[in-house]
Amino acid sequence: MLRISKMTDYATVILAHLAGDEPVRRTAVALAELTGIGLATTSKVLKELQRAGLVASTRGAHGGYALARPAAAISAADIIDAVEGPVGLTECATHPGQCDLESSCRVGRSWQRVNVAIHRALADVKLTQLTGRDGAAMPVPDLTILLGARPGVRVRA
Amino acid sequence: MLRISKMTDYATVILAHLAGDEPVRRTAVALAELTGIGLATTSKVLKELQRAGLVASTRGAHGGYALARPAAAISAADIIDAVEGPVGLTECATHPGQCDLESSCRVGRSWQRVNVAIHRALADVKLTQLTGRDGAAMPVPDLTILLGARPGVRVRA
DNA sequence: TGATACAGTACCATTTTAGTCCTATTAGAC
DNA sequence: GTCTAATAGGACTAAAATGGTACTGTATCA
Repeated sequence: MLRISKMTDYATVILAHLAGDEPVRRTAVALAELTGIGLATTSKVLKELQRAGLVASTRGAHGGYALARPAAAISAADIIDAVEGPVGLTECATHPGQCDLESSCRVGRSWQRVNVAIHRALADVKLTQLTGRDGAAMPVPDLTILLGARPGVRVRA
Repeated sequence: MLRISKMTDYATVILAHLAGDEPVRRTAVALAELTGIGLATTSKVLKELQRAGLVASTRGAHGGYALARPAAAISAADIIDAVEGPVGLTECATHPGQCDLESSCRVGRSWQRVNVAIHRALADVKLTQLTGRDGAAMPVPDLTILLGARPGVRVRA
């Protein structure tokens, strides 16, 4: 079921190698070697992460990539959004009004709420946790799915 | 990000039309007309749902499909699993040991936990809720993501 | 000014997805 | 019995997404 793309997985691995205890700057070549991912692919992923503002790049000699903000401030949702773009769980989530069935459907809205809930949960999962360098006790993200809540009502702050 | 396939969406719509107040049996043709989904596609989806045990089929004259169990006992996770198969969030979730990066990775496990957590959350979302015929107050699924919990520890019963 | 490294984008191969069609097989009605 | 209504199970195709590569340009530093 529900899967993230290989690219997102790569992105996580790459980001993990940039998430040292203090900020590190590494070149695409170095990261490719560290991770075992092909250089071209590594490069592509890094560019996407840069565009999304998750990493900061420096050009020229002694250039490279570094996290744009602390690992604790980068979430799983950030990574997914950066690499896969803002694709919704269903068609109508991203392009409302495009679906022929929309009138007779009634189901789409529900999936959208599920979508939002999952997204919110993923926003609570930080890079530090994904890399496992966060110690054993984690701030457990408490996701409360919105189904049934009235539209517009926020469950979490 | 994370999306369900169109087929899963169709499946939900179709199941919604089978989830009346009392058990209904409908033919593929009828469901195709009700939902506006092509007959061939409707048929295909129904067959998958049958194989997964979500609907029960009767052949021959006056045959058709009906829910195999109450709508309240069918979850979003059931539907996704039925239509999309047991695909994991990452490669290594479904086929451990296949990934070259697995040793240097350390990230895979985390995604798997996230995966499990999401799956569990979706298991708490019932067809009745997806169709919206469940009234306003919903048994709010409380998903607690497992990141950081020691392996093997179950957070929910 | 040359070497290093990122930026952008176009491109291709492969896989997945969506959708169709055809041939059984089963069950009821006459 | 046999005709008809229905599902079962595939095989198959077209289109789109994905994963991966290559090429050309631009910025930075020594």
